[in-house]
Amino acid sequence: MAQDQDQGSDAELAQLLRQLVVETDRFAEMFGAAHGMHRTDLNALTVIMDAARRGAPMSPSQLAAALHLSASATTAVLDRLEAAGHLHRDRDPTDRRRVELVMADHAMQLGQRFFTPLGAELAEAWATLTARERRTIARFLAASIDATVRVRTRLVQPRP
Amino acid sequence: MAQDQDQGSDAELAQLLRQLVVETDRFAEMFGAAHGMHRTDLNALTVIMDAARRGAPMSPSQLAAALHLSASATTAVLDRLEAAGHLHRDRDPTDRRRVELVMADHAMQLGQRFFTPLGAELAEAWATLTARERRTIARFLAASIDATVRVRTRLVQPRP
DNA sequence: TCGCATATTTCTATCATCGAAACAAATGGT
DNA sequence: ACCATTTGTTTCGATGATAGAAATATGCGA
Repeated sequence: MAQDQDQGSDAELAQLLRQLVVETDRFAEMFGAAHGMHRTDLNALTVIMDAARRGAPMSPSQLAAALHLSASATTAVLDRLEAAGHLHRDRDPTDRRRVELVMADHAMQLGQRFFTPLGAELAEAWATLTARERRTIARFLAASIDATVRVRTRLVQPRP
Repeated sequence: MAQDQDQGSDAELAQLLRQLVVETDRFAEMFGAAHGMHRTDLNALTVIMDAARRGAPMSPSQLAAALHLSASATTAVLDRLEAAGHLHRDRDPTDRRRVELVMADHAMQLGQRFFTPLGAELAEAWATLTARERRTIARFLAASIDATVRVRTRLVQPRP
């Protein structure tokens, strides 16, 4: 059993996609464990880092929304990250209720260690792809992302 | 800033991949929440289901290894799943220490509800792909999986 | 049969998360 | 200018998933 559904069938692509997600998750999990962090902490760190890179530093409540976490759980995450020296909290001087999350160099270096080896290995794996193939793949990935978001949205709001 | 790194650059593909993983995770999380289950329970269910479909039913210890979970945590997962009516435990009559995990129809139906809508939406998103494009994508996904596994393995065993 | 290995469960402790309440600061109506 | 309300964050208390160690049960080899 294999030839009537192989060679790029929907089933095969879905199976590969699922495997890739599983492996990526496992990688993140092991990296976190190697650095004494949980998935949530790593997720938080990447979200905060992305925001900082976009020039839009985050507040705890924005982080809570991004991570689908309660406000109190977010405080706990930030306490852990701050204790580990990955970031510090700055009060916004114009609105002193707000806190701005500032990454420490520490965390930037950690991010490097996280993404660089994976990025290098992926780049090597993709080295033989032509420009045309890359466009096809990008289109595939974008379409898959959209499809996933659509299904999820429908799950939340089954009634129109 | 966008055209010198767009159009299928490594960076763009990596970014899309990361987004896809995030969205997939989020989907799984919301589906689980909608059915009163956690990520771990869902993961366990899919692993057990895959094994059953391969004709190789699992034992708790195999499940523990597959999920990177302690034996006791695995017992707890199985207790939850059994209480919810998703599976039952069968003692292996030849080696009565062993337990065989048997899926209930209940869980199969849940699996259907989980994968069918997503599968349908993905299939629609991929409907316009040619056979040649599908082969390219399958190759890309397989190469990416391998690369991720390689990096993870190296992380565990940095010394040769 | 006796001792050791294996499979699973039970027991106890820890820690991430949640919900509610507290606290602090800003905003708006009067 | 004052007080009520709203907003942002943290603290407190409780719940529950998970880990580690010990307990239980079974199989296997000397």
